[in-house]
Amino acid sequence: MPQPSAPRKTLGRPPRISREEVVTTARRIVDAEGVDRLTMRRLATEIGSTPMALYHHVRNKEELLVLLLDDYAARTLHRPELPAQPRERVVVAAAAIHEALAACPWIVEVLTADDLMSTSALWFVEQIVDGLVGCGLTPERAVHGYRTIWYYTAGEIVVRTTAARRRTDDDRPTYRERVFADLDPSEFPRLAQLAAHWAPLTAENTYLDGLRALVEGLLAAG
Amino acid sequence: MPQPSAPRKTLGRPPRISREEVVTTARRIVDAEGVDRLTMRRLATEIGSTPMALYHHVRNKEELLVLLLDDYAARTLHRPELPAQPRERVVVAAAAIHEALAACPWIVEVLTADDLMSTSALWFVEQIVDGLVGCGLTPERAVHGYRTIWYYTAGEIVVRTTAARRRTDDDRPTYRERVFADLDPSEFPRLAQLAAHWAPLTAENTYLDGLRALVEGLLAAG
DNA sequence: GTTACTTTCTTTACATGTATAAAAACTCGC
DNA sequence: GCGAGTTTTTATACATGTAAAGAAAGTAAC
Repeated sequence: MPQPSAPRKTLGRPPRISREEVVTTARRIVDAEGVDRLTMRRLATEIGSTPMALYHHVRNKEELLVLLLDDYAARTLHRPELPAQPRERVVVAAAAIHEALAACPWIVEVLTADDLMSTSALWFVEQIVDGLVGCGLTPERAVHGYRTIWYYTAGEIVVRTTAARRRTDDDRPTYRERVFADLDPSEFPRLAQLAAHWAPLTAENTYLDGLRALVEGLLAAG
Repeated sequence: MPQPSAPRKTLGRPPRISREEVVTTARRIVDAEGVDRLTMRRLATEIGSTPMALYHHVRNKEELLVLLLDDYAARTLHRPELPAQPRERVVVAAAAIHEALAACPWIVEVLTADDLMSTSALWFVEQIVDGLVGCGLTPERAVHGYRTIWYYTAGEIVVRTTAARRRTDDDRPTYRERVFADLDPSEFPRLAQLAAHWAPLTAENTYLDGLRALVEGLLAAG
C-alpha cells in the first residue's frame, strides 16, 4: 500500500527552482546565443536565482551539459526506418547517431563521456548490438563491436569539431601546415607527395566510408 | 651569404626566459605532481617570472600542453622494427602510437587536435599511409584510411581516459548504471540480456582487435 | 509554541586563464 | 647621448567554476 495515511509532505525548505527549469533555461540560452554564453551566473540570473543555488539541482556544469545533450537527443533523435538486413541496420543506426551529434557540435566536451548512454540513444545501441548479433557475432563480440563503432564515431566528431573550432578563433598557420612546410621528402616520401592534397583530403567527410569499412571488418573477424 | 658583416643583435628587450625553459619546467611539474598542478601561476613562480610573461613564449595554456605532448612524443616514441608486410606494418605502427598515447593520459585535452601531427609522430603516419598504399589503396584512399584509423585511436583514448577520470573523482553510480538499472527488457532485449556483462565487457581492452578489424575493412573496400 | 532536523538558497571567497595597459630594456639612426 | 621603435616583462583586472559556511524555510515530535 502506498501509505495513503501519511500524505507526507517533503521535508526541508521547499525548492524555488527545479532541475527541469535549470535545463530548460540553459537550453534557451544555448539555442539563442551559443554554448559559450552559457555560464552559471548568467543562467542563475536568467532563472532569478543565485549561481550556487543551481548546484543543488545539477552536480556541476559538466552534468548540466550532459543533461542538455540528453534533452537534445530526446527531441531530435527520432527512430528512423531501419533496413531489415542486420548489417545495414548497424550502419544506418550508427550513421543516425553520428548525424545527430555532428549537427550539435557544442557537446564535444560531453561526448567524451563513457558511452553514449542517453536514454534516447539506447534504442540505437540496441539496434547496433542486435544487428551485429544478427550477423553472426556472439553477444560479447557484439558489445565490443558496438564500442569500437562508438570510439570511431566519437573520435570523428571530437577531432573534427575541435579542429574546426581552432580554425575559427585563430587564423595563424596551423601546426600541421608548418609541419608539412618543412618536410624532408627523402625521409617522408608519401607525406611529401601528398602534402598539397592533405588539407582538402582531410576536409572531406568520409565518416560513412570508414563506418562501412569498420563494420565489414568487424563482421569478417567474428 | 649569412651577413657576417652585421652581427645584428636582436631588437627589443632581451628575453629572460625562453620557450624551452617554459616547456621544460612545465614538464617537471607535470612529471612530479600531475597535470592538474600545472597552472600558469605555478609555472611562472617556478620559473622565477610572472604568469603573463609566459604568454610571450606560448600562445596559451593549450599550446603549452601541445608542446608538452610533442616533447613527450619526442622522448618516448621510438621507431620500432616494423613488419615487412604492409598490412601488418599499418597495424603495428598504429598500435605503437596508441600505446604511447595511452600511457600518457593527461594529454586528452590536446589529443583532440586536428591530426596527430607532432613531428615525432610523422614517421608513423608515413608508415601507415605507405603501408596502406602498399596494400593496394590509392594515395587518396590511404589518407582517408589513415584518418579513419586516427579517429578510432583518438576516440578510444579520449573516451576511455575521461571515463576513468570520472570514475576516480566520483563514486556515485554512473549514469550508465542508472540507465541499465531501469531498462525495459521487452523494448531492449539485447541490452537487458547483456546488462550484467556490460561493465566488464567495456572494461576489456580491445583496441587491437578493433584496429585489425578496421584495417581489414579498409583494405577490403579499396 | 519550542526544539530538532532537513533541505534549499545566499553570501563570501578563492583559484584559474588571460585581456589590457603600462613599464622596462634593449638597438638603431642620428 | 637622444628619440624612435621593438620586444619582453610586470601590474592590474576580469570572468568563470565552484568550495565553504551559514541563513532561510519548511516538517515532525513534544
